Amino acid sequence: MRTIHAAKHDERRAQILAAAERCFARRGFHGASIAQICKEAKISPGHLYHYFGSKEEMITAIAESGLVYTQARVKQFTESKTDAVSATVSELENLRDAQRRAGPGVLLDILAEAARDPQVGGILQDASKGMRLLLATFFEEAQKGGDIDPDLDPQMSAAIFISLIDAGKALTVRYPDLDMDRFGKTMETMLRRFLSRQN
Amino acid sequence: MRTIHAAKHDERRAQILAAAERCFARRGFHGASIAQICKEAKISPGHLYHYFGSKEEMITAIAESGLVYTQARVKQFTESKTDAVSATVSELENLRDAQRRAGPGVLLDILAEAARDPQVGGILQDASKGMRLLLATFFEEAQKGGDIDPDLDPQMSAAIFISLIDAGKALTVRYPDLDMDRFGKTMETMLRRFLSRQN
Amino acid sequence: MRTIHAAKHDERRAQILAAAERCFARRGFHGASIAQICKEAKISPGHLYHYFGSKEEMITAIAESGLVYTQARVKQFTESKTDAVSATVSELENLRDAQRRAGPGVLLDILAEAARDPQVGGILQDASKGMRLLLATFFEEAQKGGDIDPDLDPQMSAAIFISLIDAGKALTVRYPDLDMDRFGKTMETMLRRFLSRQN
Amino acid sequence: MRTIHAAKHDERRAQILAAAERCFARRGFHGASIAQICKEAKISPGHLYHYFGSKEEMITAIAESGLVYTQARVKQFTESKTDAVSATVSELENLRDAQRRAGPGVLLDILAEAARDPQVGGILQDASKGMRLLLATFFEEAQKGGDIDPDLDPQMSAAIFISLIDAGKALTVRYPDLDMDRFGKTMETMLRRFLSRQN
DNA sequence: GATGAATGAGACTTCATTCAT
DNA sequence: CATGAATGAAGTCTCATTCAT
Repeated sequence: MRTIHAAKHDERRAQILAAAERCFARRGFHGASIAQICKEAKISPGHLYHYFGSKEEMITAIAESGLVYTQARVKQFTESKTDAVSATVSELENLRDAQRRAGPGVLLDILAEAARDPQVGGILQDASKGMRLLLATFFEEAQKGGDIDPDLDPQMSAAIFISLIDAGKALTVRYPDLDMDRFGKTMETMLRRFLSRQN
Repeated sequence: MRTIHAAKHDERRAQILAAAERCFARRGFHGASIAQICKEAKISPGHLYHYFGSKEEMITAIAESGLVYTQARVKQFTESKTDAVSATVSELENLRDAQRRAGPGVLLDILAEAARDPQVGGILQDASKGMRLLLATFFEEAQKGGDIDPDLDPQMSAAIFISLIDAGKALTVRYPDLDMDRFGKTMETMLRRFLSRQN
Repeated sequence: MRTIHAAKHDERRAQILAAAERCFARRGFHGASIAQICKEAKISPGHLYHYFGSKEEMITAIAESGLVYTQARVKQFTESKTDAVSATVSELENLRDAQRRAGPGVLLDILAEAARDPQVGGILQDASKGMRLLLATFFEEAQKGGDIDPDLDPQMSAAIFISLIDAGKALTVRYPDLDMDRFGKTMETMLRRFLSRQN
Repeated sequence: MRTIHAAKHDERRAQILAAAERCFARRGFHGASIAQICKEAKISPGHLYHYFGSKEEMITAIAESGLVYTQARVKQFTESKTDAVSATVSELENLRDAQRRAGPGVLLDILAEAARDPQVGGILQDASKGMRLLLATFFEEAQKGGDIDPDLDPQMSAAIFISLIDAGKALTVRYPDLDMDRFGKTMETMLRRFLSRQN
């Protein structure tokens, strides 16, 4: 019984968070108001504060959930059985499709906010550290397996890869009409040349 | 006489803009208030509105000037006499130093804002288009000169390069303690392998 | 339950509107400030905007209610069973008393505002059209009944009558010390001669 | 020399006043701003305060000049050589044309403002008193000459006539599409019957 | 759990007016 | 005479948050 209540609570909380994320994506963290979120989530302001103690708390929750999502994708990517470079390419495909579906979303806002809000900054940095660990390990394994160049610095390569995800978001803002297929091919070229064992 | 007035006006306007940029970098476009900007610029709110018709106008002015600055750096880079890859590397050095001096600045906020505000979006896209043109031309020349791989798609390579600038900004937020020297070396490796003529 | 809420809401709204009308009568639509209205209505500015979306909305609401009140009086007047001229005279008495009780009120402000604000203009014109219809019908009936001159143009006579209401308002401003009894007598003379069947 | 200066000064002052009147007609006394008036008069705010000590001073000056204009028309009307009733009718024609040319103008604003601002109120009341004197004398003369009914109260008849001018302004706001010719005929009827010697 | 009334500080902006040149 | 820089209070309205029901 207690559990059922808690589950319902969590579900509602997630719904609110999803509504908030839509608002934040539309207007930014400071541009979106509690009132708008309430309307989007079909909830009263008084009630919303039963689920979140403050707007800041919603922002950090969204930062966390957004980053968890990316982290999950990266994790999945690092567990793929294909060779490293091909996995990278397919991840780029996924990224491209996700962009098309979800619009720019909230990642750029998280990055901007993380640069000034230590709370959000901490969350982002923890998630980033985790992702880098995953990727660096993945690269090291691939180096041992001979898939990618053993001379590369795995830590730094991982950092580059992660920042390329961010850059992908920025790219759709800079060039909304970019031919993503052509771009994907060139990006693939870069990554293949970068990672491949040199001879 | 007219000129002296106009010059003073422009100078004051630039001072206010600089103050506003500091505030925006600290708090974000929507987090920073006119009152804070006024205090930073040592000006009264009434007077500020003699120079800018609205806060939005200040934001777009800052977006423009910030992008002009980056564009100027790219232009300088494309005019360098050294070979393409070396120029790229030195540009990365500059970027790293600029980051260290100026903090994260306002670029991430521009990117986030451009995704929702069509005005800012237009400014960003125009500037991006200009930069891509510069870079693509630069790459084409370098391809003719034999410095870089003639099989590369210059348009897309230029887009990737611009992405790397954004990626650099994101990186400093994700990994504030990153060893930039090690990172620079790996980035240099990636670019050399990407651009070099294949054999 | 729903009804009780809505009723309380409407009641509070009406209270605020009454307070606003007092302020507007004292200072004019643009001279009265939201802060003054809030003080008069004993309400916080934030809360006031739960009841009215803007100051403009309050102005139009007051224009409507003020005109509805006058319209109701005219309606009552046109339904009176006495002969037309006597009804007119008694209406003038009422008007005179209402002036004395309520001060100049807000009608002159509505007229002035209606000349520039299309929203208020529309409200005034709709109400005026309605009143003219009532009066013209009343006059036509009285013409058929032989009470007033059948040669008169009922539409235009109605317009004149409405003008006389406005004229009354203006008069109290121009001549605050006017002997209203003497004035009433002369006005009565004018109306009797105007409306009476000629022989 | 002194005189020439003073004349220029007065002329400029009148120009500014005319510009202010246009602004006030468009936006109302409190809705129009000094900045707008400055733009309309092509003058700087600093300079405007060489001609008028405050906005209030401009309002009273406009009230005065506007009323002087009406007063002059009334004076001219009372000096006409035709019989009283015909003079009244022609005045109504003039009024109608003036309305059409100048729009609603500023009279309704003066009336509304006079109801609360004692300064404007005083000006209006003085002017009204003067006009009433003119008209009452005119009526008395006409009564002696047998043109109009000697039983009428000249003071009150004058008051009625003056308030009909105000009502005319209001009428164009209430009924912008009113057939003025038909209205004029009915008004003429009313005045003729009112003023004519009864038998 | 759920509502929406209520707050008051603070948001952006405009105001009438003064001052230095 | 003339400008426009400069002020700071006050304008309307929105905000995140709390409270009574």
